[in-house]
Amino acid sequence: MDKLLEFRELAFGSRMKRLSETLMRDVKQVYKSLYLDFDPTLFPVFKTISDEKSISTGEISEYLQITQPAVTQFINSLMKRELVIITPDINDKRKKNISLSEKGSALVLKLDPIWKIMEEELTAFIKRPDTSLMNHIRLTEQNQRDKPLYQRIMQRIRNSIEIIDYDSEYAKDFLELNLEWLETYFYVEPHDTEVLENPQSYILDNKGYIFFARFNNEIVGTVALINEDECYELSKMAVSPKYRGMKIGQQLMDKCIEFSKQQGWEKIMLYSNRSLTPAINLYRKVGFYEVPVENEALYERADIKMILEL
Amino acid sequence: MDKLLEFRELAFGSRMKRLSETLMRDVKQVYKSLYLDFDPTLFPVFKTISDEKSISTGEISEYLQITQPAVTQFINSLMKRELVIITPDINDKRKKNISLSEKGSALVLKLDPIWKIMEEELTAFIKRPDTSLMNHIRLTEQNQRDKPLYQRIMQRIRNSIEIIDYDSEYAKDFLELNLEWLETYFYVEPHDTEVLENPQSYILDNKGYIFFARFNNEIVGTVALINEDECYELSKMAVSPKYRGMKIGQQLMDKCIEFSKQQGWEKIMLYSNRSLTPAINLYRKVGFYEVPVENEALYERADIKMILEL
DNA sequence: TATATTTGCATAAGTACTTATATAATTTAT
DNA sequence: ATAAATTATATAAGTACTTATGCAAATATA
Repeated sequence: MDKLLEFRELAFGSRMKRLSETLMRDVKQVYKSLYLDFDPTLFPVFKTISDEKSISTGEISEYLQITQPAVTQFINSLMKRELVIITPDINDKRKKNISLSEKGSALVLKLDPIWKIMEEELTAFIKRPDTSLMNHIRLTEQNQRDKPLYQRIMQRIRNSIEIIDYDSEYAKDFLELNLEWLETYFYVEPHDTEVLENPQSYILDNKGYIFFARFNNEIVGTVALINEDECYELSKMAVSPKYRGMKIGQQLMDKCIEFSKQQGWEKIMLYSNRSLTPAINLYRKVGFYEVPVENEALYERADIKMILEL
Repeated sequence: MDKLLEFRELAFGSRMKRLSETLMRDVKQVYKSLYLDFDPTLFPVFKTISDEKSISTGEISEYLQITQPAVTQFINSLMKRELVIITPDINDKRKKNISLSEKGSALVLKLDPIWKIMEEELTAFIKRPDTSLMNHIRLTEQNQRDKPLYQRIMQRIRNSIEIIDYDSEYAKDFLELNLEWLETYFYVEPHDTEVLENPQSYILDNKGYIFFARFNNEIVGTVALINEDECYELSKMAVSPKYRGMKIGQQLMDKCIEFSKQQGWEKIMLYSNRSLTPAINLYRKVGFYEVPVENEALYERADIKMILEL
């Protein structure tokens, strides 16, 4: 029973690791059976030294795309087996040039035919009628270089957030998301509860708009555009703390700007608080600039006013 | 510059490991970006517990084909994150049943959509027009189960040993291999040198035969069939100590038996020494049985005589 | 020409496993 | 019923790397 099979692509990393370890173990066993004091993990470094005659630690690291400490450790291991010799560079005293010892050269001669056989066998082992597993890995590495998996996943996660219009069934989410935000950063003022519990009368009936961010059938963020004398006010923006990192605030903001432009408005404004640095940064990033705040602001927490010209 | 590419199939294990580590790192980064206290290495164990509701350490180990200490360590890690709870089994006090804690169940709910997206993205990432890398790995794992790589390589190494007839250009090898063997196990008697230096007159001209084992254009072993009054004597068998583990002695022996049968001989015999246990074992294995040794044996070291009926 | 920065390598500690071994509970054999 | 073997898990140490950091030599900058 191998449950790892069931997990399919998600266990891909584990599966690959396991397969590579299995094959490494088998190759190790081959060396052991032939009474050769060698190890498959040493192969890349050893073979590189053999091919290049004389090469420095840093160069090996660059060649093999493994870290420099790893190379140092491999060289120590090769030194312990007396397979390589180290000669300090004449021009650069920091540098160490590694080359094969006599024992190392003798071992290469012995290993060469074995390597040849192993390569043939491995080629057959990983071959499929259509292509080789090695080729497949190479193409996958290319994918990674073109656009790392991390970026692909994050983009897809962000793309799967939908921005949707107000619906009364989300009234509860509107209230809860905002209350949670207020309780975390400030405290709930009487006027807050009044507005948040009655979005229909306070916002929508007054030609305002409310949007929601939905992820996986869950409401994870909200924002409102409220009709004020001067212009529309971007307000009531709240994102579920459970879904940080998904750039939900950014997407809600993008939606508001796009919507406002469609409506033909000249500008929108917002009130915020200077202590909310990440939020202020986002506002500035999309083009909001600071203007003096009036004296008779509706909420105590509002100590900054910003305007975006569309 | 990536020299690992040049090594092709030989660096296959390293390449796979590197790719799986790269992908693991990317997935780790995704969790981090989403502020999720989770790690891709925990996935197989965590998901198994989630799927099975309640499961013991040993069962997880069997399911995932990872060692039991690894499972114990993963569970410790999950316990530290308070994602699982451990309940001792009622019937078997050694057993520990692992199940998700409330926090763990909540995390599964949060992770499920992320996993879904990751799986889709990974599927696309490793897909080729012809097949998926995952499928390719699966088929390679099947190869390993059918016949492990170790056996394939060893068999090929053994198959690449050729048994060839005597040629005067190998006279030196015949001498050296035998001298080396004698010096290691006994000492060189005067008659030895005389025979080994003149195989033509002492063996071949007297209707004897000499065979060599060749590997990678190097003579790695030898054996002779010497015409004696009673019957042919298998003698002068020597294998290069550098090539132990390749079953060269076995192959030389097989050749001699096959050849003797072809010649229509009724039996062959050999002299040896009781201290050479591996050799004696080989002789017995192929069917030689012990007979009393004559008093006037040619060599001091001969304290056992064996016969094989063909 | 002194100082700051960079480079080449070493060392230390961490990670995700492994193998080897220990311990207690259970099952099997006598 | 007791001893011996087996099973379930834990612990310790090793491996093949990694990241983080340190140090000395070389190079760039003021």
